[in-house]
Amino acid sequence: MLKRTHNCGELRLADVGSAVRLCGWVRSYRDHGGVVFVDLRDREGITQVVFGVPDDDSEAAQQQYKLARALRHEWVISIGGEVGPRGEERNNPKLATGEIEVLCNELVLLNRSDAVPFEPDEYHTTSEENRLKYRYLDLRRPEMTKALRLRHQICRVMRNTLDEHDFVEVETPFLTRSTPEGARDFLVPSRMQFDSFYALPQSPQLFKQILMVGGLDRYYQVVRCFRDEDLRADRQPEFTQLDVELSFCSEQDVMDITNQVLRNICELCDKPFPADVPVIDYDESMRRFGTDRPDLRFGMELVDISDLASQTEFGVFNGALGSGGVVQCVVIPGGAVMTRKETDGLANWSKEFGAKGLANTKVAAGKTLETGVAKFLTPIAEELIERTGANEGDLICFGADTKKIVQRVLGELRSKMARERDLVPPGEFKWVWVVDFPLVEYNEDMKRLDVLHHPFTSPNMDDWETKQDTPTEMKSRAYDIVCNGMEMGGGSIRIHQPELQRKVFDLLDIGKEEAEEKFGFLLNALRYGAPPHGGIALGLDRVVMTMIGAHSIRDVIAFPKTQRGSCPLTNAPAAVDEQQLTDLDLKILTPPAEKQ
RNA sequence: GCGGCGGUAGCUCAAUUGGUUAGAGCCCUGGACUGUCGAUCCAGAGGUUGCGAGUUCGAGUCUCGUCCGCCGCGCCA
Repeated sequence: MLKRTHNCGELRLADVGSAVRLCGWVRSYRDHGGVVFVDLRDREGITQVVFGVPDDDSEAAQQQYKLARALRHEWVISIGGEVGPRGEERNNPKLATGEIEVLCNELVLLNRSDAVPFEPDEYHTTSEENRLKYRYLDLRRPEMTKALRLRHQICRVMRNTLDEHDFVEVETPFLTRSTPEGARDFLVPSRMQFDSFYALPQSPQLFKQILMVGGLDRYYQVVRCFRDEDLRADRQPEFTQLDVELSFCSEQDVMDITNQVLRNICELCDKPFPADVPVIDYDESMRRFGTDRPDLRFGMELVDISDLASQTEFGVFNGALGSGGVVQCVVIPGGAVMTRKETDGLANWSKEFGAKGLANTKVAAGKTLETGVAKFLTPIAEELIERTGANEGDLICFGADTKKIVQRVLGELRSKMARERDLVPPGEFKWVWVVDFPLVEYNEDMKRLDVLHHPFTSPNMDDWETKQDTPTEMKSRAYDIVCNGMEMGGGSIRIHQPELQRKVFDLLDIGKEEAEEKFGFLLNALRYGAPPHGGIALGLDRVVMTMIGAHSIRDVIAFPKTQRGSCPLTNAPAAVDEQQLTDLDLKILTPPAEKQ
């Protein structure tokens, strides 16, 4: 194998005259009969290679030119030749190497390629399914190569930053035990103990806490996590976290080190990162944005008008208020241009989030309201416009329901409208910490309290001591880092005293026996001198997505799964041999035909 | 589990109200061409319209079912 002297992205005018050897894939070819051009691609770029009619009549030279004319898309070749200038009128400004070309004097065919289902260049697109099925072709696209290489660099920055702060990377088990609550576990049957199962970790949460008890002091890990839940554009069944845990720390210590990691990542990616990341508490975020992951790139905040609404004769408003609900609104700048069909569509869309509908009105000239529910709003029109700051040409959308539903719907509406109506300033990155989450919330369906973060999160101790009778008012010591409306990570100060942990389990109605059975090992560990500790986990996939502006998490993962959790490349998941089932003492109960 | 959108040549798409032999570009094959750069020109090959029923004289088109993909809801402590 003849060694490359250069890659396909680095030759410049200064190299003219050099003898070089390049290897790569035929991205395109242009056969003019007497001269053949090949654009040769590797991960670094594209270089034009020129094959001219050979001067000598030797068999070898003729054969080589014949081969050059036979080259097709994605064939793999090695070429030797001399770098030549293209000359001003022949430069290709689209290529970094566009001022030179390599005049080939030796061509070696390393491999042929079948006709490709799609050409991996910027001009051709194909279905998501095809991209995954032929992922090796898709990965040759510069965009994908770039994404994976940036992901690598981001990982390196994470490791370097934490290494500089004396963190130790420790691996934790993938084969572990199933723990209750949280997401559904992926199970792995045990052969040696045929009636038992391992579970793949949803996160290394318990192990990293035990590492703190073990005196590691500062731990991190770039680690795969597994959750068997349905997929979304930003969710895969296996995803990667930067998992971090520190001993003897406060919230501020965790936030400081996280900010440092993110700052270095943003510097790498040439994106801004603020000297001071804003911090808002959960209640404020819910009140102003209707969500715990606010997008601060635009305004359109929620405005409560319950007091004004009660002065109207509008049944929808009064009905909501009468049953203890609220009336709030969001102003959509320029939204008055929306048609009746479009606003009806919004009302229908709002039902996905539990709303009964979405009243609206338009702000017309002279600060008057028109269309929609305008006729009900006459008595409050002036003050409504004043309070919301709405302008002529805006659309005001109202939510009237329980506070929870109204915040949810208007929060979603705010994001949707900003996105769809181009109200998001391009190129902005708005980071924000959301803190003081409630410790628990009441689960209406199950008639019990559920944790917001996880059951090892420390309560705010003042609240814990004073609000035992109203647990939903207690705050926890949890925090989330959010960028542009996407949750990038979250963590908390943990409980390090076994007595408190036990009491929190009690609050969650996790019985003594169950706690002992499922979390006994953690409770035991806490009894042997567990230091105060806390940490965070950042979603690597989402950080990379944000940095490159990807719309799908699949675009930053080399081999992702489809929405139904299958892999078109390998056809996983797949049936296994009968013998494998026998070894595990497993039996498929539903015959394949009935599953459909 | 539910809702929305989609599935026609290897790829991207078209096909009037349900009406003749389902077309075009790219790719591929053969040919022409000494400066292209998403080369161009000529010719050719290439189809179970995702799959299965139904309605009809006639279905790519209408109906039902089903599979797959994408987006969302539920779910994701």
